[in-house]
Amino acid sequence: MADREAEHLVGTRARLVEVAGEEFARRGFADATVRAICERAGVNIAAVNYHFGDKAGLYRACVQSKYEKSLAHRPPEGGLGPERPAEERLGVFIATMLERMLDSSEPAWLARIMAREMVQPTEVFDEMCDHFIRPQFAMLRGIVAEIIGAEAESVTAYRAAYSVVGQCLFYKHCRAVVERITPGQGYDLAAVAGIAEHVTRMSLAGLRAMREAGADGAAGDAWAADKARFFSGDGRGMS
Amino acid sequence: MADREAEHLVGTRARLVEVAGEEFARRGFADATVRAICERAGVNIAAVNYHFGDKAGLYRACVQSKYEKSLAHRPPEGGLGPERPAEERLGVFIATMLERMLDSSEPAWLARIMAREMVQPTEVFDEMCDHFIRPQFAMLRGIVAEIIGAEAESVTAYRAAYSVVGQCLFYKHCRAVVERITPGQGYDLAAVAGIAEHVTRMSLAGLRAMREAGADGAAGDAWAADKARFFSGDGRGMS
Amino acid sequence: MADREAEHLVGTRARLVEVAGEEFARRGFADATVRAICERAGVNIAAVNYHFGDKAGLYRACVQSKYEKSLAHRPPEGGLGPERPAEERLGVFIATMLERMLDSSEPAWLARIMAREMVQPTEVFDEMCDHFIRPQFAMLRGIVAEIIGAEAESVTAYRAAYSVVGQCLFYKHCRAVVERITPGQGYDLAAVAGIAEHVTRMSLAGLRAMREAGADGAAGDAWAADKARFFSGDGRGMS
Amino acid sequence: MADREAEHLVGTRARLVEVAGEEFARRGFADATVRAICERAGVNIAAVNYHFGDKAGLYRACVQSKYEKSLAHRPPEGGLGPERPAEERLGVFIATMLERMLDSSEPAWLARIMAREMVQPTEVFDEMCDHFIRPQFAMLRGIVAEIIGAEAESVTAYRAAYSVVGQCLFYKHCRAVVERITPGQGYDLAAVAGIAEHVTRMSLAGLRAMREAGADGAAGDAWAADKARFFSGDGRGMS
DNA sequence: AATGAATGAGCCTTCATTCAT
DNA sequence: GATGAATGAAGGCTCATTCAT
Repeated sequence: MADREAEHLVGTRARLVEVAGEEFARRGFADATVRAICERAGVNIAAVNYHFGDKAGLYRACVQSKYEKSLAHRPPEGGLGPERPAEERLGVFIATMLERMLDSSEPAWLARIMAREMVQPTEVFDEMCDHFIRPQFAMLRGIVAEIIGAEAESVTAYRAAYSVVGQCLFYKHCRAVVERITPGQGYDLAAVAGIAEHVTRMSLAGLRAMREAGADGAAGDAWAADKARFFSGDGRGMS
Repeated sequence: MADREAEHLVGTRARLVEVAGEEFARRGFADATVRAICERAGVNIAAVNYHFGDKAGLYRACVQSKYEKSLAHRPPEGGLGPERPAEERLGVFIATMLERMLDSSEPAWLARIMAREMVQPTEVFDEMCDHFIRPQFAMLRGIVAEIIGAEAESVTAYRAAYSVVGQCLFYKHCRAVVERITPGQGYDLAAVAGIAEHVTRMSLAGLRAMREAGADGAAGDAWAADKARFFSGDGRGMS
Repeated sequence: MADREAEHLVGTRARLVEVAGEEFARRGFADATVRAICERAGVNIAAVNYHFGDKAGLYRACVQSKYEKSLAHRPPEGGLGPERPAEERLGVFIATMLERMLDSSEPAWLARIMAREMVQPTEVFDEMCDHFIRPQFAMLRGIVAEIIGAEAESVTAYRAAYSVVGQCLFYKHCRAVVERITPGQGYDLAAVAGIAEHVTRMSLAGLRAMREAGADGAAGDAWAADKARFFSGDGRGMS
Repeated sequence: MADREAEHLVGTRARLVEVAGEEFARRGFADATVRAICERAGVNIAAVNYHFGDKAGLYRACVQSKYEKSLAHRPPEGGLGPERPAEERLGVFIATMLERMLDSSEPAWLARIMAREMVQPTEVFDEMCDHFIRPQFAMLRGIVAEIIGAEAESVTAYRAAYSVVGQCLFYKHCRAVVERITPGQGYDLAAVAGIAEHVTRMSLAGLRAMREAGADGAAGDAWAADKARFFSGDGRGMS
């Protein structure tokens, strides 16, 4: 175990990525300093330039080298094949997502970095979207569309997927709020499981209700206009 | 005289607060510079320290002087008294919340600042929670508890409220993702209304299903342990 | 006297320009350090940024604020009106130029900076050419053209002017050589006067010979082609 | 074997010298970076210290290994023996000098490096003077002394030689000025020949006039004092 | 003979802050 | 109440150099 860690952490490069990731997650890109990272990693400050070009390069390397690991370690479908019922796949998807974000036994700073990227995207965010977020989102959209009985590309499917993800993300993004409203609560394995069960129940009920209501069609004129706008994008809105 | 100045944003202090708010929202506390703020406000750079002590004082003043206005302008219940059915009040609450966050006709930077505070809370966040978030959250919890038929202080009520808010917040916090997954879509009034309708439908269905399932009770042993942990707070979890 | 100096050297700005000019002249732009300049000037290192934006701004300010003084202090014609004979005006021009470059009683670093700009021009060099060099050169060309009896825009006039300036500049640019070939010789007032007399004698003889030879015309075919090339600029040549 | 390598520029050492010379000529000693040189030469960055000790050693090797070649390739007298008339030998000397400096068909960076050494001499400059400049200068002084009819060690001979060299050097050192005053003009073979003809004519006329005037003698008291100072060196003058 | 990794000194710049006026 | 000038700390980055291999 220690050996495996040693394998990962020998060499300036690896140590730098490890420490920098934590530092970027805790302080953000602007507030994290190259000096502090190098000191904590026990390497010379010029190593950043040598191995990564500059601070941004180190940041990029942090994100890229880790989010693949996160996916590999916890595949979104949790090993479930597409032949399983959509309801079951939804439950696994939600549980996996929450575990990846909240479980403290795993380097959780990738999720924190992503939360920061949401608020203030940098150049790496596009890549994160393409390689990490979009595929998972497409998978989720397929699941919810199947439950609703709608097209995967329908407005309803998009928004339903957003609703599922939004419920999960709340615990990550608004952790500070949760800690203040129900103070002292940590996110251990059991707590995460409880959250997963709640979100799954809530979402399934909502999705089933949508199927009965007939998805887009039954919503009347407002929905039709809504749909047109959704996919065309008129560019209006707040800056 | 002083009142008139404050209202019209003439005077160093008021101009500073106005410009700084926008700048903090756009760049974040660390990246916003005192110099840029003072230049845009047309005041001397020493004015910040004179009026607010330091940069953090200016930030504090920005947040405090504005979030009350936001609440006053759009009360969460939208003027609906407690005698109206909970379902209706929920719809109004959701719509109001989304409008406050997404509508471009209102200085939206308070919401952006709050999103940043979520990721990296500063000292003002506690106050924001106490005066701004917690009361609204209590109100929402009351509404959902009524729909579910549970106690307002039950785990289920808390989590259900989180689920409602999470669905709304997603459009704010993950705006960058939404823009990349469905590019070109803006948040005009109609779009916000559409989102509100969706979130309300989805939430109502979920809440009603919870009532039928019997809330906490039916969930068995796992839920009981979950509840105990929820309110005790064992302190474990990630730092 | 000390008062006059005090007038010039009070204030961070003035002290900075003074010291920086000397430092840039001695070490060159790249080798001169902002730290050393500020230390010698007794000001904080951030003063450069405040007053001049950056190191290049300080350099620009040094050059611009001084070459006008140099011209004002020693006008190229030395006060001689155009009604005086061209031969006399040539002698004054040469003497003034040499004094400006070599006399040690005057801040000579402008000439050193210019010598560096010749070898490796920076962005300020264009301005130096336009405001400082080109006008003087045009004046000299007028003088020599009058002596030769040719057009001021003729190839011969250009090259004759180059020859005059080249003889003077040698003592500046190749000072290191002169010091090694005839070591120990300084450039005091008498030495400069001697040089001026020599250059004037040599140049006058050369120019008069050109008049007798009939300037461009008598030089045959080679000169005609030469002239065409001179003013057209075929762009060939070494990089 | 080693000879073949040196001739063909294979081998780390030779490639390094070649590339470094160009880089030093283009950017100057301070601005040229070891890293860039090694990259362009395709060798490891540590090779500089291994083969030359340090950056200065590489620079020294560049200059020393090349200026002998330049002389060998274009002997200053152009093969003319001392039996030819001094006027002819002067013309050949001037033409050869200009070609060596300006002709683009020859690696011109030695001249650029020398121009830099003039402005800011390093330790190699003394050697360049002794082996390269002084002998040529002595030869030129002999030629002009013969034309003037004075001693080769007379003040007049020195200054006359300076005047000849100064006229040539102008085109090299002040290339940047020439390019701005008569833009577009390149230094191809024909242009260089034209310049050589001009400088020769101008110089010859000046020198002949000096002979007629009786050189030093006729200049009166001022010249006597001048001469004393010239060879004694009072040490005064700018630092 | 040669290499890739690592080092430490030092540079320019930026920032929030304070000082006299 | 307000200003322009000045400060000091710190940040990112670059460079020549050296260390093991």
